[in-house]
This record gives sequence, C-alpha cells and structure tokens, in this order.
Amino acid sequence: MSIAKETKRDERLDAIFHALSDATRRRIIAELARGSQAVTELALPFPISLPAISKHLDVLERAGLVRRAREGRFQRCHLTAAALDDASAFIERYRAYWHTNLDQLAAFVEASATPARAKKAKK
Amino acid sequence: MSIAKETKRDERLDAIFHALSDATRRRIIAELARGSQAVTELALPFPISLPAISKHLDVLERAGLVRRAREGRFQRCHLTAAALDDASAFIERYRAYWHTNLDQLAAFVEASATPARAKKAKK
DNA sequence: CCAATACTTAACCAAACGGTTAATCATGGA
DNA sequence: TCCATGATTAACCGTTTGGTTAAGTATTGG
Repeated sequence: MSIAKETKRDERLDAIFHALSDATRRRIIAELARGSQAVTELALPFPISLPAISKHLDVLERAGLVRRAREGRFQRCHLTAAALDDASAFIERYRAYWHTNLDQLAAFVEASATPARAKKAKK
Repeated sequence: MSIAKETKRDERLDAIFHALSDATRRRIIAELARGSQAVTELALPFPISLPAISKHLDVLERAGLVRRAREGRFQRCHLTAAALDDASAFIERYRAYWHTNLDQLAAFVEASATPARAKKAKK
C-alpha cells in the first residue's frame, strides 16, 4: 500500500518498529531478555489470553526479534539480535544529526519568535 | 486498552515506535533532517494527498518527533530531538544485552539441534 | 493408547490506521 | 476587501490490529 514501492528494508523496519510499538510486546522482550521461556510460562504475568500472547509472538517473530523452537511439548521462545541493529541504525542516524545540528537550531528557532528564513533551499 | 494500566512512559514509547513504523513517516523524517519545510513543500515528493501528509505529521507530532510552527501563511515543520532518545534508550538496552550475551547463546542453541534442558527455571 | 498438557488456528468483533475527496479555516498580496 | 494560497477538519471507506472464545493440533506421561 501507500508509497507504491516499498523496499525490503522499508518492510523490515516497518515490522520491527511496529513490533516495538506495543507495550505488551516490549514487556515480552523484557521477559525474554531474562531468559528464554515456554509460551505458557511467558504468558503467566500477562492479563490477556494465551492466543493473544501467541499472536504477539507472531508479530515479534515476523519482525525477526524472537524465535520459537519446539522442545518436547514446549515451544521455547528466545530473543534474536539482528533486527534491532537495523532499528538502532535508523534511529542513531538521525539522533546523531539532531544532537549535533538540530538542538541549537531548534533553540534558535524558538528563541526568535518569527525566525527569518534563509537556507531553506539547502537541498 | 490491553494491560489494564499503561504508564506514561509506555504511552510515549508506543507513540514513538508507532510513528517510526511507517515508511512514509520515516521518509518525512529524512526530508526534514535536510532542513525544515512547509507542509505543502514537504508533501511534494510523496504520491499521496496533502491531508494524508497532514495526518502523518499529526502522528509524528504526537510522538514528539516533529513540531509545526506557523510562519506567515506557511506551517513550517522541523524535527525535535528528545523523543528519539527514549526510543534509542529502549533499543540500546536490549541490543547491548543481546550482543554480549545472546549471540553465543543463540549460536549454541542452534548448533545443538535438540539442546538439553537445564537452567530453565533461571528466573 | 489416550487423556492431559501446551499451543495454534479459526471465527468473530470493535477500534484504530492510512488513505480518499470535499468542505472549511487562516493568512497575505493585489 | 476579497480571493488565491496553504493547510486542517470532516466524512467516509476498506484493511489491520489486538483482543475474545471455541475448536483443533501436537506431544508426552500414565
């Protein structure tokens, strides 16, 4: 949908940031960071149904943040690292820029109520 | 919804990650990183309507990533830095853990097809 | 084997998303 | 003044999301 052509990388970032955009899923990540767990075990602290947890795990798995592996009759969940690197790369790219360039600029813009223009066509 | 009580910080992270989960919005951020722009100007490269862009800006603004300020009859958009720090903090927290602890663990788990149990109740 | 345990899939639902077009508001130049 | 320009609001629409309950699948202990 939307922009006509969405690249593979776009889709990956979509999935990763979407996965991180829900507090329950972030809590699942926090739980798994303390050690891998079976689904039912993992679901215990959460006040929602098991199928709901299962779906959250789907979302996390699609984003490449979590993997499930059958172990006997349990389905053990554990975190995987790679996906976060992409998310981090995106964020740090702009964060670096903002902290070096934008903080002062923003301060300037806010300080001067009606800031004069200039340099707009920097592109 | 969901977990009964969602903290302020949860809500902020929800908003930030949600804002970042759309490729169009990430492109808007990329555009604005090259310099602040009026809405219509900003919308030009995008194959969607102006109201759609306006809504995306709402989302980015709610997340604290962008601010709009009227300047004559233009509405100038610029990035704001603070919100990304939160997102970064969340990611880096787990990224650090993963890269130091999990990479080997994952490798181990994958290497041994049916990894023996043990240490399950580590929590 | 077979029943209990551990999940997942299916079907459904209300609300949120991302987009549209049309109408409205806001501002500045002629 | 008034209208053209810039942008938001309103109303609508199909799809996705996050949840539910109920039914189905998989595995293993008895």
